[in-house]
Amino acid sequence: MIWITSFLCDESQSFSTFAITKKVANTIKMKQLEKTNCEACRFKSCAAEVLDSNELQIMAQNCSGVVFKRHERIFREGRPHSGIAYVKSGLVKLHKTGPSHEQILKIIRPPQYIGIPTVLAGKVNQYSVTALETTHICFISSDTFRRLILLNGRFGNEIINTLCQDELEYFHRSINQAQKQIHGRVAGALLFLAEHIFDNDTFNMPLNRTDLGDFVHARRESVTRTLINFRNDNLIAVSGHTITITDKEKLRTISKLG
Amino acid sequence: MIWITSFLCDESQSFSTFAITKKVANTIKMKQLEKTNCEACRFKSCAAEVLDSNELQIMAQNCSGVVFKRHERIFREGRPHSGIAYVKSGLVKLHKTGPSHEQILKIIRPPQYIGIPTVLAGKVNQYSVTALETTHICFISSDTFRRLILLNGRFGNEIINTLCQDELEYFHRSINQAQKQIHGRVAGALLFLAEHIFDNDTFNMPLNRTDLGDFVHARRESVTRTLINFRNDNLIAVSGHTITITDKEKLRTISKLG
DNA sequence: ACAAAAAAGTGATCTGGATCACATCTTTTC
DNA sequence: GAAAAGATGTGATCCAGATCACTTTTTTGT
Repeated sequence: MIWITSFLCDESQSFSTFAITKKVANTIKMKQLEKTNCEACRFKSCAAEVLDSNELQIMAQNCSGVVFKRHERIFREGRPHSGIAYVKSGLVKLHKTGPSHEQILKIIRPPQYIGIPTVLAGKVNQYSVTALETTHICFISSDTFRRLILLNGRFGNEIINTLCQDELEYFHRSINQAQKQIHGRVAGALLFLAEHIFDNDTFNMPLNRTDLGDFVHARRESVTRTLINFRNDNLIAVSGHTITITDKEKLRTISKLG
Repeated sequence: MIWITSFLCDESQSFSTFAITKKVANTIKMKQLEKTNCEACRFKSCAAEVLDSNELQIMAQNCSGVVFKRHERIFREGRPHSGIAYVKSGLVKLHKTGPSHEQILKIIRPPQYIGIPTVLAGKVNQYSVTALETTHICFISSDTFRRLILLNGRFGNEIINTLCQDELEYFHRSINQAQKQIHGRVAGALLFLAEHIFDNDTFNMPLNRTDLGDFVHARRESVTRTLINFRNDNLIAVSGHTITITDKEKLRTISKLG
């Protein structure tokens, strides 16, 4: 069974719950429902690799692809969840509202499942997820996901691997954000984007200054000043939205020493 | 097969690697090796509940109990890991060294597995774990743990549940630590101890001021001053190491507003 | 029981980065 | 293509909490 699109994307939930603005109505119209063939999928996850033909069939029958454009919400914090999202391609930010402002908890590039913990915590999204560029998502119903975990220990094992990886990253990030000052944190973020997201020292900055601030626990103005310092010291080159890391070693030292 | 104690506890690793100080030698002598009977265990984990008799047998044969006293290390960051630790009773802090000082990432009360991510990340502990009071630990070899995950999907499922729970907690903590100021963070820590660790508004503070600082991202002196403020405002009563929360509502407000 | 070592408390000072209040530059929108 | 909206840059000011340099209290070891 394929879900109908209006169960899948966040905007469509507004459909039943709230008055339909013109914008929302447009968004829904534009969402294409893609039938999935998980077995032949070019973007198969590590976890899906261990599933047998029969299990992939189960997945395919409860899975549906949707395309999101930059700035479109995939999950919205506090709204009923729409299953587990598998990021097939694109780039996504995971964010949550705090007492004084928004915070970016994670930047996720494919292949990666998102929303696994949400499914556990009840019916409501624990955080928002927004596309940073055109992103292909496969939604998998949480029941199916759970069923596959119970059915195939190797699938669960792979999921455990990624959750554990995440946990170690949070520990690392938590310590960095708490004990380094802003230069170190911004340097770390630039290196993270170059090395872990884009695999390239030149990249198109996917976050604006405010977002970058929300990511490194700082305010817009401070990020601006830090970036300008880095540019003046010839650690980076900025041209429009393109950033090039020109002195990686020095940047790494700044990131390390805080 | 039962492991010999000297493979299990952190101190014993010093045995082979470093000169044996009198203190370390004493510690080793005092460690009692407990044969485990997982099937009859009074402290069975949620995950172990789903194992059948045969699987519990496997666990029992690769599992060994050790008692740690307050301040004894269970894991030491950077040292080879000694399997997964199951906290049967007691209380434990999980901590990691940062660029400028130590940080407490988590306070763990039973029942809980610790060290699952470490096992993945190679042979070396990614963080330290220290007993805050007398603590009973069962060490389970990582191979056995993995084997049980592969063997029984329900076991893996339970592990996934706890890992997901943790992830949501980290998100929450990360936002709180970043966006609240010290009064809010200390208030939050006191409520956390009362509500999630001791289930009691009166409790024996298991952390000294420096540790409490490492837990709430603040320095010793600031924690002292905050605690004295709270006492002067009659939100808490302090007598020796015993803390009583006397105005929970006001404390909760402070925690919420930051 | 006493010396030594930790832990806790206290006041004075300093500072990183938040905050405010704008100016400028860029992107949408109609 | 002009006007509105949004993103970025800049200087001035302020303050929470770190840091320092002690004293006092408590715990530990012998």
